[in-house]
This record gives sequence, C-alpha cells and structure tokens, in this order.
Amino acid sequence: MSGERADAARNRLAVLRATEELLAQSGPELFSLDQVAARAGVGKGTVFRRFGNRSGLFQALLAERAARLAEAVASPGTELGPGAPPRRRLLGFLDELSDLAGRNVALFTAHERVCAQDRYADPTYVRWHRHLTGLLIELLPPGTDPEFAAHALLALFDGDLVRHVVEAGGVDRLRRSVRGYAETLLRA
Amino acid sequence: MSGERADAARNRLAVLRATEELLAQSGPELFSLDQVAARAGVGKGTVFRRFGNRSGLFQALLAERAARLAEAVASPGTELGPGAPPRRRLLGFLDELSDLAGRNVALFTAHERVCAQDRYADPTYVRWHRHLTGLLIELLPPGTDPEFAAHALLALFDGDLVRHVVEAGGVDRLRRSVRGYAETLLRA
DNA sequence: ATCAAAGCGGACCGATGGTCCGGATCTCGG
DNA sequence: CCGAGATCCGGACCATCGGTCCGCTTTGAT
Repeated sequence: MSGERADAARNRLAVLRATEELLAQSGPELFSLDQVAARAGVGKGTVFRRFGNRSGLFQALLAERAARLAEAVASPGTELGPGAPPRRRLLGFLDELSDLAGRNVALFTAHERVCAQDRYADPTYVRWHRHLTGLLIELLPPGTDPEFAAHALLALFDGDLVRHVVEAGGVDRLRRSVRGYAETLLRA
Repeated sequence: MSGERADAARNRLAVLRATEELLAQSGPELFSLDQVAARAGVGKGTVFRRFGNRSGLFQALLAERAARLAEAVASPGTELGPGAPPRRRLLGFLDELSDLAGRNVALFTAHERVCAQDRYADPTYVRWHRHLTGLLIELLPPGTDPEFAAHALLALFDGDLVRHVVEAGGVDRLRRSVRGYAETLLRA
C-alpha cells in the first residue's frame, strides 16, 4: 500500500529530468509541455496529471532544487541555521540564493513567469519571504517595513535581472552585487 | 504628406483606449487582442500592424503614461529636474513612480509579463534605469554597484508586488513603503 | 492467477498570437 | 471636383499550445 505506484514514480522523475534538460538547452517558455512529454517518453496526459499544469511543474522543480537550502536554513547549529547571528544568516542566505539563481536562471525565469498570477502563494517563495522577514526585523532600523524589504530583497533574484548580471559577469558577479547591495542596506 | 493618415491615427487612439479599458476591468493577460480589436471597433490586423505584437502595444501604452514623468525629470529648475539635490530628486522620482505604478497596476503587470524576454530593451525602462543610476552614483557609498542598485530599486515596482501592497493599503501605503525602503538604503 | 484500482497516452478541443491579401479609404495633384 | 495610386483596413486563416477525456494497460495485493 505504498503511496505511489512504481511506474508513476518513474514517470515523475523522467518528466522532471526532461524539464531540466529543456530548460538548460532552450530558454524558458520556449518549449511546450508536449515536448517535455516527448522527451520524457510519456504522454502529455501524464505530465498534466502529475503536476496539474505548467505552473505546478516549475514549482515542483524549484522546490526540489531549493530543498537543500531550506534544510540548511532550518537546522540549528549550522552557519545559516537558527542560533547564528542574524546578519551573518542573512548574508549567507543571500549568497546561497545567488548561487541557486545563477545556476538555474532559466528555471527562475520560467517559474516566475508562470506563477505570476500569485507568486506569493508559491510555497518556496513564501518560505524564503518568511525567513528574510524574520531576520530583517532584527536588522533594519524601526520605521522600515521588514515585509516589504524582504520582498525587495527577493526581487533581486528576478529571472531577467539574474540573467542580465550573470551574462555580464557570471555567478560570482551576481553574488558580489547582491552582497554589496545587501550590506549597503544593512549599514543603516 | 503628413506622416500618418487620418484614419490610421484615429484607429491607433481607439486601440490604446480600448486596451486601457480592458486593463482596468479585466486583469492583465486576461484578454486577447481579438477583444481589444473588437472593443476598439477595428479588425485584429489593424492592432498588429500598428503595434507589431502584444508587447509593442503595452510598451506604447506605458510610454504614453510615463511621458509626463519623463518630462518632469528632464526639465531643469523643477523639483525633480537637473539642478535639484540628488537625494531629493531620487526620492521624488520614486514617489512619482509609486503613483504611476499604483494607478496602473494592471498595465505594469501586463507590460513586464510580456516584455519579459528583454525588459532591458524597453525604452521606458532604460530611461528610468539610466536616471536612477546617475543619481545613485552620487548617493551610494563606493563599492556598491549603482547599476545593480538601480535595477533593484526598479524591481520594487514589479507588478505583482505593487498589486500586493496596493491591495493591502492603497497607493499611499505603497508610496510610504517605497520611500521608507529607499531612505534606509540611502542612510548608508 | 485474479481482479480492482491506479495510471497511462494520445486524440481532441477551444483559444490565442500572429499573418495575409483582396478590397475599401484616404490623399493630393490636376 | 475628380481620379489614380498609395496607404490602410479587416477578418478569414494558420499553427501552436495548454488542458481535458476516456478506453486501454499496468500494477500489486490477495
């Protein structure tokens, strides 16, 4: 009585992997779910049954990629986890996010383009936002809205901006720009 | 030998007005260019001939809406124009942008969703970015990348974020949040 | 081996962005 | 006022895509 049949699990992985490949070689939005299905060797219906719609597919992929980061942020004792000084936690988190975004530009773009109707409902985004808000409450001068600032910081990882910066100077450049900006903001 | 035939000009205005109306009553992306054409009382071909594609239509509309702001920013002697102290120019510009965005949420959303492939090529965006970069060079501590910071500030006007904030607290709330955030950033 | 439940897949649908060209409309010289 | 030619119009047409549906297959527990 396992939750998922073996063929279902196999197909879900195949679809996710096919999506990654297409994201890597074509841009975001430049391929249809038909192509995903074909590449995964399954029918189109399967893709939709597993992920609901295009949006769900990218959400699932992003969640998978973000899992390690989520874990690092939540586990006490680590450099990013609870207990570490907030400033370090925040800057470290942004570093990790820069990495993640820089290495998954197409995914970030596709995700936000497709979740656009309410990005604020996406579980991954919500988790990140909550995390940042919590840290910013302690770090920003009173009078600055920490929730808004958290959105503002997450907006740094807008797919197009990331692509723009990464094309010019690679992931390193992105990380440095983000960090420099955040440090300026925290200098207040 | 006027540049544009009378009927052409009439139709272009009709299309722009129809687009505004549909943006106001439906959300962004929720209507087709067929509907725009129907509402404007023209054929679909006319819409495409005048604006090239969906993207061009929203760019044109945004440019029209942004014209007054562009003028204010460029004319010397005014509060936002050259000659005024940079800090005041920047904060004032952001105030105006908050107003513009708050009153045209749907347009902002539609515009960015559709120009996503290269927002950085849109003339209006480029103009705003250049303006901000110029001011930030004088206002930010050295070591902070002003171009990146300008993108970051413009990202505050992401359609979804604007909608989110405006729904919660109206345009006033947006203006206050943006201003508070910017002041914190400049406190460095 | 059996059988019910779960899953599969590709034909199908409606809508949409964008194209195209025959015909209507405007402009302007005469 | 008129006519000719350039300009523009409009809606039929096309390809594509997201999403649905249902008859058939696979799975796995008994």
